[in-house]
Amino acid sequence: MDERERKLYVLQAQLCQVLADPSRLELIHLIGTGEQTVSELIAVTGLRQANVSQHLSLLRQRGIVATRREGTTVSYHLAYPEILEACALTRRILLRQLEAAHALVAPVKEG
Amino acid sequence: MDERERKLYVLQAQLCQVLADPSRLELIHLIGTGEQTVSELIAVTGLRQANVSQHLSLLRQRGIVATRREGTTVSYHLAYPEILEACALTRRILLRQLEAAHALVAPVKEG
DNA sequence: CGGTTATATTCATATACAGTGATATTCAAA
DNA sequence: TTTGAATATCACTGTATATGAATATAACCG
Repeated sequence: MDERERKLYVLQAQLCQVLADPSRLELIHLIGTGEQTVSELIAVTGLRQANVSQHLSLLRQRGIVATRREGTTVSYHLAYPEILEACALTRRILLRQLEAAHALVAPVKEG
Repeated sequence: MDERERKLYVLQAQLCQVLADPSRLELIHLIGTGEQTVSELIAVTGLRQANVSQHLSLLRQRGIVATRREGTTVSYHLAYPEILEACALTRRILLRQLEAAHALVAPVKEG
């Protein structure tokens, strides 16, 4: 494997790392349903303000979300919608795994 | 968000966590090309034996790979091929991001 | 059985990261 | 220009996790 390939694996791992946190997954999902202000995200998730802000900061750094300022409030939207596909796919894989394991059998639905 | 939904996010995050390491991504990719012995994986990746074994151990625990023993050698294969789709998708997203950022412009190809 | 190869595990250490409280910034309104 | 609301950042702590070295297990062979 050449150097470039290795770097790509590192970057890909970093991208996956962003999705490797339940709070961020929820934030991405919420933002994916439409532009959200930070206040809304705090209210809906029930997470602390600093916590939400830090997660959003990471999502910004990684270019997954973008912001729009309106007065004192900041709204977040997805920088590109493909990230939702990745979330949906991992969710689907997870549900298949759970079904296969006969865990959480009854009410499994691909939300 | 109800309790079940929260648990699913945690599990989904755990699944993504598995993909959040460059060595594991490479191992998954290699195993995805066909059953591989541990020795082969060590040789191709150039990683230490213990390191490879530990990554494989995690992949086993998470149900992503399965093993087949033949004498002293152990071969690994993917437990379900869908995981390759997830890897391919995150890779695709990454490459689009890189293109958009005009980084690594010239030889980008979706390997 | 002893020796050898293949793989797994344990232990220690270093690093990364999530969460929290406190503080800083930004903007608008008075 | 002070006040207050919204958001961001900082400093710290605990916890997880990657890695390497050493050791353990497992299977085969003599």
